[in-house]
Amino acid sequence: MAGKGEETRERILDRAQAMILECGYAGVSIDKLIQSLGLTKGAFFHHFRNKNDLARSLIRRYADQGLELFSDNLARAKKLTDDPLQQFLVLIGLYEEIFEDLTEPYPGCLLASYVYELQQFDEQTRAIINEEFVLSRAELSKLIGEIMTIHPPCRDVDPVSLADGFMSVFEGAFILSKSLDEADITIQQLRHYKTYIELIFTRSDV
Amino acid sequence: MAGKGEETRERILDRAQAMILECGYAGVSIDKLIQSLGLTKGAFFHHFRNKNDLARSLIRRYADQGLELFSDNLARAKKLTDDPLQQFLVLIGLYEEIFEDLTEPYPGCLLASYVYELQQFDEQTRAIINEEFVLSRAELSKLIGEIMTIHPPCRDVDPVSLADGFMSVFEGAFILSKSLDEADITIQQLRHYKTYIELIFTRSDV
DNA sequence: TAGATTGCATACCATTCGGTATGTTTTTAA
DNA sequence: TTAAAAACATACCGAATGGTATGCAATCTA
Repeated sequence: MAGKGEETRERILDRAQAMILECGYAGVSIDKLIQSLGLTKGAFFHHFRNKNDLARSLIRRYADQGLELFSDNLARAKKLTDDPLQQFLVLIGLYEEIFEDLTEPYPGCLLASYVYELQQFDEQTRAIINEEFVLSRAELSKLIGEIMTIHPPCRDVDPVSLADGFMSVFEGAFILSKSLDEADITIQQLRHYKTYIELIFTRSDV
Repeated sequence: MAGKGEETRERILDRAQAMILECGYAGVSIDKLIQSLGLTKGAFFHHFRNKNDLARSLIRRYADQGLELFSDNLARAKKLTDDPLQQFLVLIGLYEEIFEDLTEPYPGCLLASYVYELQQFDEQTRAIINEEFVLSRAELSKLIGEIMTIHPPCRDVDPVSLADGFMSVFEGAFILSKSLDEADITIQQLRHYKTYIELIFTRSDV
């Protein structure tokens, strides 16, 4: 069984994440958080030592979910085709699917939210953020490296910056999507990225 | 003459922007801000009605500077060549130049910082953010539209999402740059975007 | 040069903040 | 069934917060 305590803890994390993506970490007080959940301080401090503990648990969960989603999508892509290039294109398509059904803008990336108030967090929390990007970059650039050995790119590109480009698409699109209040920006930018990958690796002239 | 008051006001704005990009708007208290400047509350509240007034003045200044930089760069590009495609490529190159000399990561985009705590700000402040993206998008998509009439793209792309892509590159790259503490990510992503534009508009096959 | 305005400092205030101490109820396990 | 541990609630605290009221010296203006 999940346990009622664990359920409450998850409820706190969910609500905290939603509120942080709208008001920022420093902008979400523990009072406001628990009030919006109908809880009290006793409940909060039973599940978290302090506010920084909440921040760390939250970004840990978000980073783990992100890496898990990536692994799942990559595994699915690898089952569908053997060619690394097609694997990557399928992988991008799988991410597109996630954002296809959204009618409202994606609430945002918690990592990005933290990055824009980095000094609010302790070293451990900052390390989690860094780690997530480093791991994603490593896995992605490895795949792109495989692509390059089979499909010579028509321009001189390095796999690491191309991997960064994939993550950058999300981060950039989320910000535009939030400020312009348009849900489909993320998909459009993902499609552009996919087109770019295609153009780079499917023609060896120019 | 600039006036001593206006000079102090600018000092406050400069320091506030730097601190907000590191701690977020809610994370920067007026006390910390004025203390880091060696000023007092009297000084702050002489120049700003309240904290929200600071926020509005700050984003107004940042947005104006951004649009001005864009206009300047576009004007320079238009003087250098008559072809809209080349104008855009030169424009991107001019932005590259700005980030070429940076040894540390760009401190970040104030608009993005605000976007991740949007609910902290009043309607007027949020409107400025929206306006900046809308205006940039309009100017850019207009130029890209001109490109498309002369250079038929090899893929079916729309100018608005391509314009969004340009802004998105900055926003995404800044986040990666800050979290990974690497200064050259922005340039690399700008180069990728430029390559994408080249590939889209210089090949009419596939 | 008198008066008014600007530019800033000092002192203070009500509220909110993160956090603690101490309960009380509910659930779990022997 | 009962003890204990978990899951919450209540009440409180010092510090930090945004903001105000007031004072005063410098500067500008008539």
